[in-house]
Amino acid sequence: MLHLDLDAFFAAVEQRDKPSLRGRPVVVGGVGGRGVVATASYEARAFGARSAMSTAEARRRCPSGTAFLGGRFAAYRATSDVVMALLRELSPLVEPASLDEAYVDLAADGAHDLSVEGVTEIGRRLKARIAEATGGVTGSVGIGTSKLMAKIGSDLQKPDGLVVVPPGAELDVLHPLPVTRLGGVGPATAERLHQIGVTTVGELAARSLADLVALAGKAHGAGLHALARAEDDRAVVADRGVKSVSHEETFERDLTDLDVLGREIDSMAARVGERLRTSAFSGRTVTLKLRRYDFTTLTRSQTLPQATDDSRTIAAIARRLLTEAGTQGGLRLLGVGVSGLSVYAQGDLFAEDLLLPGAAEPLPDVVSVVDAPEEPAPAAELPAERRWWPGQDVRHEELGPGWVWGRGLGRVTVRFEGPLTPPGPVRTLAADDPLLQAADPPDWRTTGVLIDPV
DNA sequence: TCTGGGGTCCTAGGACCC
DNA sequence: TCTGGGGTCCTAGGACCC
Repeated sequence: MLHLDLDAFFAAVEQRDKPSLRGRPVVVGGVGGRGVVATASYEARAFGARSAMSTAEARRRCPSGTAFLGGRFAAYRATSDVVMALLRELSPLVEPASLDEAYVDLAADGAHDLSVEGVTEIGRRLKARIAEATGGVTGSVGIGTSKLMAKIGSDLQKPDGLVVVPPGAELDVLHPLPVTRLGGVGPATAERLHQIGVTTVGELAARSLADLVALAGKAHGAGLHALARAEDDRAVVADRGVKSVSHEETFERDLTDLDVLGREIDSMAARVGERLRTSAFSGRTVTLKLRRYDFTTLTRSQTLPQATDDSRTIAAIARRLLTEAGTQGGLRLLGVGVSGLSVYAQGDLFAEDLLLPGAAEPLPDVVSVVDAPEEPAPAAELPAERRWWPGQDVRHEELGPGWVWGRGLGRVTVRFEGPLTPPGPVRTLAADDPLLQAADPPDWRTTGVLIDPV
């Protein structure tokens, strides 16, 4: 089993595409007042910035000149796709765990020499190919006899690591580690284990199955009991089906007004419905998530008699659930989700229906019971400077491609450079400059500036 | 300037059915 | 006339992962 974990992935893609940020601290995540860090580059980690930390805290810790960027998920996706394709050349059994992580079953097709020397060479070549194909993004590789050991291995020598755990060495590697290194042991479980005197995997392995089930529940307890003994027969599953589709948003300020919140629901439902339709899914259960001013979080859901992918239906149900839940004290977050998914099935009996416009129209008996608005409201028109966000790809008709460094006071600051250029110059422009446009991510294999801005 | 956004899995109680 | 047992579905919440 091989596990790959790309190093500080989002930040690495930013440093690849933005030459002026190479070697400098970069933090990717929410850039608003309530944002949190998704990824900190190793330079930023040296100052104490960490994933899941509030961006405000990361700003306090990092020196001025640190780049705080919103995410460019299309760019991360494109690079991730390149890496996953390389993994699929190794084996048909590849399980992406996220954009930057995947498991590979090297034994799937008998094509590899699985000796320690053999898999070490596979890991070495893979890392080199990834760096070459991605324009320098590095990854850490772990290889072992199970998913557990492969994942543990990839974590042991970050960044740019390669660790092979030979068969038979599992417990020697595992038992000295803190229990928090096991997948599934988060803060709550770690605290409970600590209270019974368990901090290392070795100490966990000394506990009985009955003790662990009493502590963590049936499934989780049995899982801990097995993992502590390096007993792990989990298979690599190449295609885990999607179970739900959702969209949520934390507001810059708590919101109370039902009309305002209703429009937020409409736009979130529109996104969810669109994603369902493009993936040809529909779902029966609509869930509204809300987080109050005091961070208490709750969900309310309703299951329909038939599956829907219609934004107005989703919105109408979510709006009613919100009315029932109330907005007292203000809400900091709303989310809209659909689960209980099935492949859209209305056309099954008459397959040609799928080709007809309107085949995916909402089911009349569902729509009739709800107070559906005509159209989900489009996002409100933003003031000029709000169109820009730090890290965003842009193109200026005269100055060429670049990216947004900052914004404010009706102006936007852009650095004009691309993945293949030297660090480029900075210009401050009017936020409503008609020559400045949002752009697609640059291609790291081909993109420089087309017009010399100097 | 406390605490994102996308998910998965598990548990538990009540309704309901046979 | 002292009240089963198993199974499924729905709802809600919580832990966890990246």
